Amino acid sequence: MIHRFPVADYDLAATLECGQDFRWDRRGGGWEGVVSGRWVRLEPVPGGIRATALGDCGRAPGSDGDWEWLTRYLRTDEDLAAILSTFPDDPPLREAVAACRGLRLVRQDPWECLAGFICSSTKQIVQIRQILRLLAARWGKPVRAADGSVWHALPRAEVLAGVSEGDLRACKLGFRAPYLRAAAERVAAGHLDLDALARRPLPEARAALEALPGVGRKIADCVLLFGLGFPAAFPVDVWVRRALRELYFPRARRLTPRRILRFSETHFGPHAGYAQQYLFHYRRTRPD
DNA sequence: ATCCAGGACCACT
DNA sequence: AGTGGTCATGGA
Repeated sequence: MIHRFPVADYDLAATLECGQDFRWDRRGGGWEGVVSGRWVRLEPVPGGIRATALGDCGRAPGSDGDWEWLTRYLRTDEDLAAILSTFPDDPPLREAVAACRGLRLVRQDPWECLAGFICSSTKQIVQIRQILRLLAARWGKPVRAADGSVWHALPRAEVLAGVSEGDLRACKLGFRAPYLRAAAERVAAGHLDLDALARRPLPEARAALEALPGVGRKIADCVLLFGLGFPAAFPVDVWVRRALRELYFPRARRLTPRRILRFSETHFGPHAGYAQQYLFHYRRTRPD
């Protein structure tokens, strides 16, 4: 089952490898992964993206099929130029946008996003990917790919809620193991309804996420931005802090967390999260 | 070896 | 409010 998404200004490589979703594998000229429980391969083609999936993507025989699940993930219907036009017109952002043209945000499954970023604290991206691979291989639902190989979805909260902390530690989670387990328990028990959070005001949704052990402002904002669709969420990690310091406060003697926070909330506009991802990717892919 | 990684949390100031 | 130590683990 193949579908072509006509979309301009969409850099698949930057989008899938910029550290927002840790679950894509580069194979040849494309990327393969599991979205909404389906294996899918994405390839850049002139004027858009070609997607190959398997199984019942089509509702009616002979139709183009229902690819809404992938449209939602890729956000191909989003007007990138309109978003970029809301950015403040300053040299750092102009430079970052020019360097990362076509970088997009995707919309991840909220639970997968939360689980992924709980695993992310003080880990390098390669290690986060390894942790998630181990979790998926051990407890995730198997998914068949076009070549017959078996992939694995990330395990749902209901599954991880029944896994012991020791077994999680065996997947190299370290001190994050009890955090992931606690989050899985609360989501599985219905005490935390992630989908419902997407319809709440930003501060309320953020507070609900921060109530989870092991989830502070940064991880909460990652989930708000990458999983729940809050465009103003602005995760500040070491790379973004570095970028802000170097690009906006080059000669500040000391930059307090409070000041960084206030700047991030006031300077970047309604799509601050998008600006954040450009700054993050720009700073991270550029050697010192 | 030493430092650091898409942090959070706790104990002190 | 701001700083420092601690928590696992492995890459560079």
